[in-house]
Amino acid sequence: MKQKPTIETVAEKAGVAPSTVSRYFNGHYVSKATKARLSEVVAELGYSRSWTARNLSLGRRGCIGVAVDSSHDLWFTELLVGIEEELSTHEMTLALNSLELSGRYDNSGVFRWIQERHVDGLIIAKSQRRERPLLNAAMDGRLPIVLVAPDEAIAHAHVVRCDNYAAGRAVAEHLVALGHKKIAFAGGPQHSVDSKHRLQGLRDGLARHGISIKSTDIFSCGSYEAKAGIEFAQEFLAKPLVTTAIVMGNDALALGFMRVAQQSGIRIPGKISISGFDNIPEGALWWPGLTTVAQPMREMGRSACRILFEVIESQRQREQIQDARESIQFPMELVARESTGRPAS
Amino acid sequence: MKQKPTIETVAEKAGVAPSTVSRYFNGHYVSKATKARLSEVVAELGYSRSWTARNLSLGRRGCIGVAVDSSHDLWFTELLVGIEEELSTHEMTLALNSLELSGRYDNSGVFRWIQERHVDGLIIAKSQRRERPLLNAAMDGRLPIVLVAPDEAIAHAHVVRCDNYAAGRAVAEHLVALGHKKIAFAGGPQHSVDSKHRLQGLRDGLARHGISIKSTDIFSCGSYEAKAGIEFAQEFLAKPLVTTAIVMGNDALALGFMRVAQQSGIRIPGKISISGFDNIPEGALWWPGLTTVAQPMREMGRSACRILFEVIESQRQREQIQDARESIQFPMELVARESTGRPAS
DNA sequence: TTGTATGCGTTATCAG
DNA sequence: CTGATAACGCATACAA
Repeated sequence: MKQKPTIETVAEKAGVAPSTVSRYFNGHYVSKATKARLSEVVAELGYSRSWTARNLSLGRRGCIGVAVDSSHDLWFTELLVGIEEELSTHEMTLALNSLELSGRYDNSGVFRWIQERHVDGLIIAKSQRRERPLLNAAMDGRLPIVLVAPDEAIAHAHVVRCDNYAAGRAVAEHLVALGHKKIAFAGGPQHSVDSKHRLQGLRDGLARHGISIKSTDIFSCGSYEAKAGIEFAQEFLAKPLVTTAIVMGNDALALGFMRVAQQSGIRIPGKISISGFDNIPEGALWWPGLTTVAQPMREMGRSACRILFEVIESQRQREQIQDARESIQFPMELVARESTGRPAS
Repeated sequence: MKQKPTIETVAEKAGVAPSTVSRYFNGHYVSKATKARLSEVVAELGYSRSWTARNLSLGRRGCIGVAVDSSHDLWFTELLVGIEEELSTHEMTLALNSLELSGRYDNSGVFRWIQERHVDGLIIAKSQRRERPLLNAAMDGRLPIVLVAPDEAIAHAHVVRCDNYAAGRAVAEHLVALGHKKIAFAGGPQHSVDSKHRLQGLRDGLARHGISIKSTDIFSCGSYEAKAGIEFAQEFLAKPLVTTAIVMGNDALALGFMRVAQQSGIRIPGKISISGFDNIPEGALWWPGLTTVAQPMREMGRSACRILFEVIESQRQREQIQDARESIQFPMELVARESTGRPAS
């Protein structure tokens, strides 16, 4: 039918030059009169600028990428919301890419994003060791990148993380206050830095009260997924209980554990108290509600997005390398629910 | 440092014209010799085409949009995976936009997508009545659009949906087989077409066995969220139980109901059997596991994506309006778990 | 304050 | 099979 109007169409109809229209849209100097005239014409034509042309001209993509371990992760929806909230301010699109699609890990998609500079910047959630190649590629390509809650020690990268150590201590205080003395811990993957810090915080917190965790009461589930929590619980609960509370490496594991406990008719928290980390929405829905330490995931998403924009901007400004890596740490907050209680005396 | 190589850089270094390089990349006729030469140069330079320029030239956006009610919906992750899987085949980016960000409904983002033709096509998940303006805008702008599991009657639109009626009947058969005779139903929003169909299927299925649901045993929770299920359950369970089974409008509602039941010490399924619809992952994790009817969400995502591409393609080909609206319906499959059992005699 | 000219990196339409 | 050349729609430096 009628072709989509271009900046030229508008210019003609308003009797000005295309560049004036451009200036109008970019908020540059335009006389009040023509400004009014243009606003009229634009409304009349229903004109809007072409993102593609704009991006080409500006030498950017107008799009940031978010790579997430697996959309299955109950964790990431909140993060996404935070990112979207922040994004809605800027003129940027959110492009999504899962690292683990049909059960198999495949980073080739994100890899191409980096190499083809398909995005102006990248946010990687919960990066692990296996994401290293991606980080390196981004560094090489000087693609701005922000890591959210990386589960490994990262230097030279912008990072938004939580204070896992403090979180561990918070759990310690909570359990001690309830009267627990024999406590177990079951972390995620063997080399998870998060689990390590959480455990360390837990131990230090307990130590202040003269309580220690026996090394035989420390386990790792091999992954952070609920399934791993189930498998662990099946083994753990088959043996006689020697602890009155167990701290799981994250909420998914804790829910898996709770499921098995309930299935086995083990009362929670009567027989054993359970706690997790993260505060995924499901924890509040279950009965008993899962005691956990909340990560402000939405805030973290916003923050990550904001930092990413800063980096992108600063890179545009001066062509020099930006080496002042920013690292921001959020506090975690204990959320006490019904899955923890006084131990049976 | 070194500027990003353009198609011209490659052409120069290979001693050919830019257009030849373009042809090379698009798989058009290029002599074997120059083909080899180019492949060499490209590898050497690490060249890759600019998406932005490409899209501008092709007159497309290279990006499809996915609008989802709320990323909180436990439903949509699977859908997303399906879409991503299909997308990875084509050279398209997935742009995300939540209709409900900070608790408030706000379709302005997607609206702009449509009006500015920010995307080449749109997938809307679980559209309700309130999405009507979006649909109309898309129609007006002739923007290809596919609806996934819309909760209202939609004509003149491409739709991927489930057979909710059959799902209701499947539940009926299941409950009857277990020996239930007194059954309640609690749907989602008042005007939900999904709930209506599910209920109708349930009733017809039961009728075949001479069982009917009393109108006083039919409720609606006002929404499809777990919270609504909780509130409903609190009222429902406060009264003496006259039914041995309750069919909830979806899984989220069912889980909310189960939570309250467990909290109140009501045995499931001993005292009451519970079932839902959708088969969200959480249903399998809970104990007792939630009996439900599975929607093949991933498949639906793939399908929606495929259809969308077809429409986009056919629209490019001939400039005429494409009015043969495609509607594809997937079967739902009963997943029997522990939340349903024989009624106490 | 506004108009002119040029560039952004590809693709497509022609000739050759 | 290949090489010029003109779009694609906008932004910006420069001149007026």
